[in-house]
This record gives sequence, C-alpha cells and structure tokens, in this order.
Amino acid sequence: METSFGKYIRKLRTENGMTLTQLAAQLELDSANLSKIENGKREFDEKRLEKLATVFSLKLDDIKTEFFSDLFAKKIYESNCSMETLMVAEEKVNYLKSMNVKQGVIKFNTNE
Amino acid sequence: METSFGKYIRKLRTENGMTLTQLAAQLELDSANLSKIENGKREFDEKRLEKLATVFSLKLDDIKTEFFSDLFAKKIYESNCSMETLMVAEEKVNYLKSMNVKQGVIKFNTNE
DNA sequence: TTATATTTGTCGAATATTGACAAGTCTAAA
DNA sequence: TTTAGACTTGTCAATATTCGACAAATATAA
Repeated sequence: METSFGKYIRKLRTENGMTLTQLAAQLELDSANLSKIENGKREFDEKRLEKLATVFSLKLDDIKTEFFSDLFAKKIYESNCSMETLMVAEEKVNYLKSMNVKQGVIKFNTNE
Repeated sequence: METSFGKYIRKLRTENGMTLTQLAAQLELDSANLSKIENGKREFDEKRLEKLATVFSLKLDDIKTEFFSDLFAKKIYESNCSMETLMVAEEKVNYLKSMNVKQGVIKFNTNE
C-alpha cells in the first residue's frame, strides 16, 4: 500500500524508468503539474485514471481502489471522522446497489 | 440509516415539526435551496454541519458520520469502485494517524 | 560547466458551487 | 373556489475552486 496517490504514481513511474516529462506527455498534462501531483500539492484528475492504467498496463479497478481509498482516507483524517463512517458507507453502497436492481425491475416492467 | 443525507435532514426537520423556511433560517440559507438539498439536487455544505447539530441537539460526530458516509457511498456507487476501496481506506487512515503521532514526537523533540 | 530532471510560484481560463430571486405547484382551511 | 402557507423548480450572477500553462529556480549527473 502506498501512503498517497502521488507516491503511488511516482513509484510506478520510477520503477518503469520514466521521467516526469515522459509520463506527463502520456497523461497529457504538464510535467510541472505532474510533479506537484506526485508531491501531494495537486490532485490527480479522476478522468485520467484510464490513461494511467493503460500506460502501466494495470487493471483500472486496482487504480481506482488506490485513488478513491486515498480520497476517503484524507477526508476522514482531515475532518476527524469516526472510523464508523466507513462501515456506514458500506451499508449505504449496498443499499444503493439493491435500489438500483429494484428500480431496474420497475423500469423493465413499465414502458418508459 | 437514512438513504441519503437529504432524507436524513428532512426526517429531522419534519419530526421536529419545522418548515423549510424555519430550518433554512437557522442554517442561514434559502428555503428553496434547502428544498433542493433535501431532494438530493444540491449538496449540503460541510461548513453547516455544526449548525445542524446545534439546531437538533445532536452529536456533531453522528452528523459527520451520516454526512461523509453518504459522500463516500455515492462516490463508490457512481464510479463503480470495488468494495475493497473501503478496506484500503481504513488502512490508510490508520497509517495517517500513526504518521501524525510520529511527526508529533519528532516535533516535540526538536525545537520548531 | 552543461544538459536534463525536478520543483516551485504564479497567472488567467475553465469549471463548479453557492446564494438569491421569481414563478410555479400542491395542499388544506375558509 | 379562493387564499395562505409550504414546498418545488428554474435560472442567473457572484464566488470559489480547479486546472493548464509558463517562467524561473533548484537539483542532479555526465
């Protein structure tokens, strides 16, 4: 586990012997900004997750896990949330998923 | 568990026999916007969590749990994240907390 | 030194969020 | 059915935030 998404990218980049400029080009961003991202001074843009996966031949799901877990962890840490928050979030996701299924059925049975 | 933060607020409000206008005034926002919040068409602003806790005499921690779990659940659901994300987030929070302790000790031992 | 890599600061443009207001619907009491 | 109050919806400008870009500085290694 990497301690931040920036460090995760940096690790990937250096392990593959790439410079900031090289990776930045593939991700279509400025090397100066990529530097900031790696050093935690900017956020990595969610819309580039796919490109990142492609460049390093990784599963998009794994990258997303890394990305969003980082996001959540920082939020919880900054705002001093209780750890219970994560448990409740899990319940809510399950609820949302079950709702979607139900809605899907309803939609299927109605003509809209 | 409420299914969304908007519904959570609406429940609190109606259980306490308040109108949108009354609650909106206490939260210092427009009743039209509070309506949108309750109906999931706008986000509740994090900076009003304290006011919300005060109005309904609730523990800020509980409100935060409700608020952030909702945020996370929606993100996970929308972006089709794996549930593992929450587990990893938990690890990362623990890591961040342990880092803070270590840094605190270092700071204490140096004179800065 | 010189070239390359990285970092940092700053800017305006693009985007997103928010507050505010107007106008609409809905419901219940008169 | 009219009226009043509660709620909803649409819109817009102000504000805040994010992002891309560039310049300049520092760091590193040949």
